[in-house]
Amino acid sequence: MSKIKTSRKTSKADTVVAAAAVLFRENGYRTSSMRELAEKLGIEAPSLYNHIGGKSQMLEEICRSIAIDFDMHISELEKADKSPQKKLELLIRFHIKMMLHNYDRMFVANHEWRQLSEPHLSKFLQDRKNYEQRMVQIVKEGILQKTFKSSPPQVTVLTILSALRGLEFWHKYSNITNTKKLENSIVSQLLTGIVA
Amino acid sequence: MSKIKTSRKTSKADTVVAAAAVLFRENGYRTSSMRELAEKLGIEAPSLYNHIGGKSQMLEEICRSIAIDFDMHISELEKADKSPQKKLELLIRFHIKMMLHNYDRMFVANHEWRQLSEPHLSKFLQDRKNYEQRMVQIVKEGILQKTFKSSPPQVTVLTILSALRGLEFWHKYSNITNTKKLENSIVSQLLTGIVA
DNA sequence: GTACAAAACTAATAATTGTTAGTTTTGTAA
DNA sequence: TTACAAAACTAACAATTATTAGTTTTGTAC
Repeated sequence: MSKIKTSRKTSKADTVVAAAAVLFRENGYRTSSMRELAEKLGIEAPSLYNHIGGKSQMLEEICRSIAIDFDMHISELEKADKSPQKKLELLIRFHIKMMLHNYDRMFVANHEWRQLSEPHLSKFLQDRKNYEQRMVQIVKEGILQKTFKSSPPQVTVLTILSALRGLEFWHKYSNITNTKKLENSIVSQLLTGIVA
Repeated sequence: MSKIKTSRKTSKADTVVAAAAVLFRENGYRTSSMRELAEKLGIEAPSLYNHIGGKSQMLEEICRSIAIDFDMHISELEKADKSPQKKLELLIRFHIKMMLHNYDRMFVANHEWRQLSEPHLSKFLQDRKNYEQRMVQIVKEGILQKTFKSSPPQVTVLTILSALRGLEFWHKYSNITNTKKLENSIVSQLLTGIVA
């Protein structure tokens, strides 16, 4: 019945948005055209509107879905009975996993969130700030119980998050390199530094 | 004679490109229009072409100038008689200073280089890869003389560069926070980690 | 004041954009 | 086979884009 292929669990809208994520990553949101997206799916541009609400709505969905994933993960973590260092380690490992397994959506959310229109832009930034603050809280606990050095926790968190955002560059190596080893190297570097 | 204000040492073209850097940072390259840029300068869009070659040429100049600054700095550093750890520290401090004092151009170069057309895109990526490799060389020396832990140097370097790229977020705090303290915190975190 | 060039202007163009309207094809259930 | 809805199509629009051509204004040196 349709030119758009779907698997068991995904709707056609999901398939279109997934293709959009790839395109937005490759070309950027603003530079990508609905005609390009349609061509990738083997249909004409206006046909897209049978499945999705519009270009901006797709970006919103991509960014929102990523925000939800991270929110759910840190909520679980907060409930767990683990040391601050272990929590931070698990957060870092989750970021790495997300980058490896949801590369396109992660990339788009990281780079193109500025193109969101209100109120979605404010919501996204608010969620992000909230996530950072919950991470800061974990670092503060670690400092209190002397497992972390006494540095400004905000600086600590933003530096770690910055480093993790750059993991994009590692995606291309994810096939050849042992990803577990890569993960361990990064965790070690971020927690205990590089000086012997 | 002209609506465009210039200071002693800068040409009118420089003034236009500087304004473009601000605009590109605020709105993104693709989203920024020549009409917006002209309005910021108090002239009409076509008048811009009396001073600059075009929109893409401005992006090229911004990215190229940043690449040159970093190339010059690391070239000087390589000649200096300093330990690998001191060299790495100075590199990190230079990144921070560049981010604080050349915020707009740095931001644009970091975010919009994908919008470069060939051959400028290839040249930019080549320069970047070259810079990374020279940084890897410094880390390798540090590992050889046992001042750095024995980790994959490529991972080490890319993680540091990723963290430094995120310094954008710190720019807004640069007025209120003691920048020297901020610099020291980041250097310490990247070199010796956060675990006590 | 006259000549010259820098730098602004107006008008227009050709291309591309996201999106809508209206219509036809296609698959499925009765 | 008939009826219905999902999903494709064609045609078109209104807006915006970077840029060019040609012209006028403006400041400066003689």
